[in-house]
This record gives sequence, structure tokens and C-alpha cells, in this order.
Amino acid sequence: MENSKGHTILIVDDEPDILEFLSYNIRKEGFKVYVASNGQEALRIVQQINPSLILLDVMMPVMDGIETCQIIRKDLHLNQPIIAFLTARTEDYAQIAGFEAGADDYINKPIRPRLLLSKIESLLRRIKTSTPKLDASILIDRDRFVVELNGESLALPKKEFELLELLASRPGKVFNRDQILAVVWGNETVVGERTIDVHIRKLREKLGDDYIRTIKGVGYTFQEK
Amino acid sequence: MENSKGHTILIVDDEPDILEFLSYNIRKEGFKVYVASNGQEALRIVQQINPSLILLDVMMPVMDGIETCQIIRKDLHLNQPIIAFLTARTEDYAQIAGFEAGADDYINKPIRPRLLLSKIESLLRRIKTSTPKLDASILIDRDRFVVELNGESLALPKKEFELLELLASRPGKVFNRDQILAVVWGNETVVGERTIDVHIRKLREKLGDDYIRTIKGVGYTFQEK
DNA sequence: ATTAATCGTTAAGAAATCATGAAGAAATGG
DNA sequence: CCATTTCTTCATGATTTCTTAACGATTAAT
Repeated sequence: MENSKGHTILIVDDEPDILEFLSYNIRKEGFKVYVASNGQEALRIVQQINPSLILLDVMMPVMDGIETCQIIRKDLHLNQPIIAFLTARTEDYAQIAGFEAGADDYINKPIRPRLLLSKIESLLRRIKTSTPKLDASILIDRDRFVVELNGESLALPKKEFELLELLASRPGKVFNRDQILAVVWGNETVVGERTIDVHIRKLREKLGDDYIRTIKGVGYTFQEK
Repeated sequence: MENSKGHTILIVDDEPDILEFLSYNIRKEGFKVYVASNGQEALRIVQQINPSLILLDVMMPVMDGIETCQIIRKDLHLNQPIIAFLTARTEDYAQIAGFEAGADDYINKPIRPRLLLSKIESLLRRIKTSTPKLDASILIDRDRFVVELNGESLALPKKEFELLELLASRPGKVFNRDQILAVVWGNETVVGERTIDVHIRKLREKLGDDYIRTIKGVGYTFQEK
């Protein structure tokens, strides 16, 4: 808890009430908080303060959250911040668009301060763990449709490759089944409940059991060792 | 990892910000890094430092990446470096032109430092393995439209030759059907789905089954044994 | 400990994709 | 123009990959 105090958090929402509510609650915990009321403004601020975490409302005038997120993710100069979307429970389409744009998490409105804060702690904890580890035991080569694992290269069938590619695109992030289906299978196709599991199993057969972890009731996550 | 530190890497991009970003990240790993902001400059530096790897932006003023690459590849005095293009995801036409010009790999912008570095490691690993092989089991002579296979020379019809030339230009890379069609047939002509297969088959009849591998659902790849 | 929910595993059938052979078009070269 | 080669198409068979479905194992909740 105490080492999180150094982090800077940017909150972006077009409703002043929410901004105030959130910033009050988060400041109270000792974080540095900045606010913006639309995407454009957010981008300006991000450039200057380089926050650790951004809470980003999806629905906003001028520039919505998805777009803002995409722009940030493309900006090479940024120390890529963790981005969590704020969504109304009804906007689940946003989840799919959102993590394609590079989101790390979702926080559903209405927001409970206690839950929010523990989520923030949990997200910030990732920063230490996910950065270094350059021994890159696994490398995914989109060109060759091949995965290099400890120097050996491994050809994967299409679906397996795409699934691994998705999971490995954000190590540590947990993808739920809907998200996986949306990206690997496409939003229209309907496949049975166990299909994903079978592909996961084949991947584990080939990679070993150490890379893909199951989070029961939630989804799967990729991690290097 | 430690023997990679001796390598010299040249980065070529016209945007100073990207140059700085890349050189910072790559230097941090212990490589010797040089930079150039256009093709002309790159050529001068290449002559002097003889780098192991060049990261080459495609879009540049004065002399673009493709042209630069071609010139380097034609220069027999150079210890041919590995060349990877930096491309925006939208410039896929560049991939086609690029590997015809002799590129070894592509790195898509926006660039993620972690992925970049592991890709660099992987590319440099090739140096040891790919250089010797004087038993050159296959040799493609673009001028004569002839392939020498284990000492015997083999005349190929145009389409077969171009197809083989494409595949062999980047051993290990998987070319999908669209890419093959674009290069061998040209982007306008429309041919049936099975046409490529037939030519592949004829090549396999003549070369043996060991050179061209099918990646189902993806494409074909050339590999020596 | 029992139950309910979720995930793992396996094998078999379905679907997608590719290989192959043959035959006719198109191109090429005399 | 004809003969030959090369290219393409099409039909059929083979193979790989994908999906399903049944059942067992694990986990979480009561």
C-alpha cells in the first residue's frame, strides 16, 4: 500500500460529478490525481505527467475513450500507462472494442469506492512485475506463424497461433471467454463452450504448462514462467 | 545473451524521436548503436561500421528504405548485414516491395520495446546459423531463370521460377496466398484458388518434397531441409 | 462433506484446406 | 499456322485442423 503512493493517476470523464467523486476518493489514499473531461484534454495531460494509470470513461464527447486509448498506445514516447475503462454495465460492446484498443481492465459504473481502490492497487502492482524480464523465453513471430520457445521454433495451426498471440499480447492480463471468442473467432461465429479449452490444452501440450494459466470463473492469462 | 553484446546495430529513421527512443532502448541492452536519419547517411555509415543488423524505416525522405536496402544488398564488399524494416501496420505494400529488396524481417510500428528486443536477439541468432552452409543445396539464378540443385541445374518455367524465387527470398517466412498472388501474378489478375497449389506441386516434383512446406490455413514456406 | 459450477481431457466426427491428376486454354516459338 | 510448352481450371481424394460431446477432475460455496 505504501509504495503505491508515488503513483500518478489520471481520471478522464465528462461528468464533473464523477470526476470530483473519484478524485476525492483516490486522493484520499495518497495518490497524485489529475483530471480531464475529454480525450483531447487527456492526451495533453498524459504527455506532461506520464501517469502510471489512467481511468478512462468510454462515452465522452469530442473524443471517446476507445480512440484516446488507441492514440496513447501508439505513442512511443510514453511510458505506457495502465489503462482501465470506466463503463456502464450496459455497454459491454465497449469491452470488446476496448481491449482491442489496448485496455488493461474495466471498472463498471456505478463505482464503489472501496472496490475501485483495491482494483487500483492491484493494477499498479503489475508495473513492477511486467516490465523487465528480457530473457524472452518466448517469441511470437507473426510473419512465420511460428513461435520460438527457448531457441526452438514451433509451427502452430492457425487457431492455436491466434489464441496464443492474443494472450501473449498482454502478458498478465486475463482474457475472459467472450473476449477470446470475439478476437479469435470473430463476433458472429458461435462455437461450443469447450472449444476454447481444447485449444488451450493443445497449446499447453506444445509450450508446456507454465505459460498459460487458468483463472477459474474468469478466463486465461499468459505469463512467462 | 552475453555474446550478442558485441553486435553493432544501425538504426535508420527520419523521425528524431523514434531514433532516440529506439537507440535508448537498444543501447540499454548493451549493443553498440549508430543512427542515421536517411538512406544516404545510412549507406555512409554502413561502409564504415559494417553492422550486424540494420533497422530501416521504409518511409524516409531523400532515399527510402527499400532503395537503401537494395543498394546494400548489391554491395559485394559488405559483410551482408541483417536488415529489418520498420513499417506502419498500414503499409503492407511495403512488405512485398521490401522482401523483394532483400529484407530479412519486418517490425511493425508502433514498436513495443520488449518485442523489439527479443526480435533483435532472434535475428542476431541467425548470423551464426545462416552464414556458412556452403553446401548450398539450392541456388537460384535470377539471370538465367535457372535453379541449381545439388550441382544439377534445372530450368523452370516462368511462374514456377517466380514462385520459388519469392518463397526462397526469405526462408522460413510463411507467405500467404494473397501475398503470393500479389507478387507472382500481380495485384489485378484473378486466378482460381487452386492455381497456386498446382505450381507448388510442380516445384515439389522437381525439387523434392523437402523444400516447400505447407502451413495449412496460412500459406507456404521455403526451408532448406 | 456435499453440491454446483467450472475447467480438463479424450476421442470421434465435421469442416476446412490442400494434393493430385487430367484436360482444356493460353502462350510461345518455330 | 502448327507444335510444344506452360498455365489454369476442375473434380476427386487425402490430410489436417476444428469442433463437439461426454465424462472426469478440480475448485468454490454452502
